[in-house]
Amino acid sequence: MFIQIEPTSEIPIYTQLANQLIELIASGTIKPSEALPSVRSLAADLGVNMHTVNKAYHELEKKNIIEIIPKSGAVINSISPKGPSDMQLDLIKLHLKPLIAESIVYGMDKEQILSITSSIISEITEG
Amino acid sequence: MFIQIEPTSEIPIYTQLANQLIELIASGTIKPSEALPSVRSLAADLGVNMHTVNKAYHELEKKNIIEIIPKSGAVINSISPKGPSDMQLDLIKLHLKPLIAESIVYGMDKEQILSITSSIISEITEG
DNA sequence: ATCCTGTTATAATGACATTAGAACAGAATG
DNA sequence: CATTCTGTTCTAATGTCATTATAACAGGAT
Repeated sequence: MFIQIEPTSEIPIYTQLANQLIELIASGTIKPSEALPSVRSLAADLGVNMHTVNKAYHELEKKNIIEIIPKSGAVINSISPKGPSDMQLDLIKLHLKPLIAESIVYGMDKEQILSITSSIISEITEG
Repeated sequence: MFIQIEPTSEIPIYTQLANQLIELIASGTIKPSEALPSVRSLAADLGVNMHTVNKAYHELEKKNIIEIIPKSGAVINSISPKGPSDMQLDLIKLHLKPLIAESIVYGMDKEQILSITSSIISEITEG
């Protein structure tokens, strides 16, 4: 599993883990219907506690990105062809807005913001 | 001051405050060289502790968005016409990436992501 | 001189993140 | 069928963070 944790980061370990798993799914490195490693094995790999990995998995389940099958394991959900649900879209916008406002305050204009957004998309999907 | 705090949010109060101040600056509602309210008066307005407002102001100072003049008050910095510094840009990208990856996992394509980004920019600058 | 300002210090509280250890029950595998 | 692996649940300790509460200090504004 291609994951790297920064223990000293201000970002919680379980969030780092969830984010990196999301990126791996977005990039196609791991695909829908694939099983994620068990919480115990991944925890051992990363040198963190089992409960921390468990928490990351449950964050992804809340977002409907994976499905946790009790007593069995976690599986990546298929990407909805209908796009995000209203709730998902609202949350994305809620978190996107302050970042965009900050970019504007830094002197970026619409073109620049769309440009770096575009480059990040390429980075994820082609990287 | 046109600020609303949600005490029960999972987002820390000082972050909510900093974010909303950034949006007010981005929208032009409050402008460079204008003074922010004193930490004591704004805290009283919002019904929160002085230290919480103080923390928000120092967050904005770290980002070079305001200047805190010791024993005097806080003033909004001018928007750099040169755009963001490398450090500012890196931080923006760092926080933008997981959101964009999440959007992709939700089934959004490049056009949709650029479209909501664009609409948020309009919302901030024209709202 | 008085009031307002940000600064600093200390302290208490509750919540959160992380780790640890243990026990349970269902699934998978031999 | 027995063993192993799985996620689940519980308790508990630790450290850090967010928030509030006081209080006192010194420079700026009036």
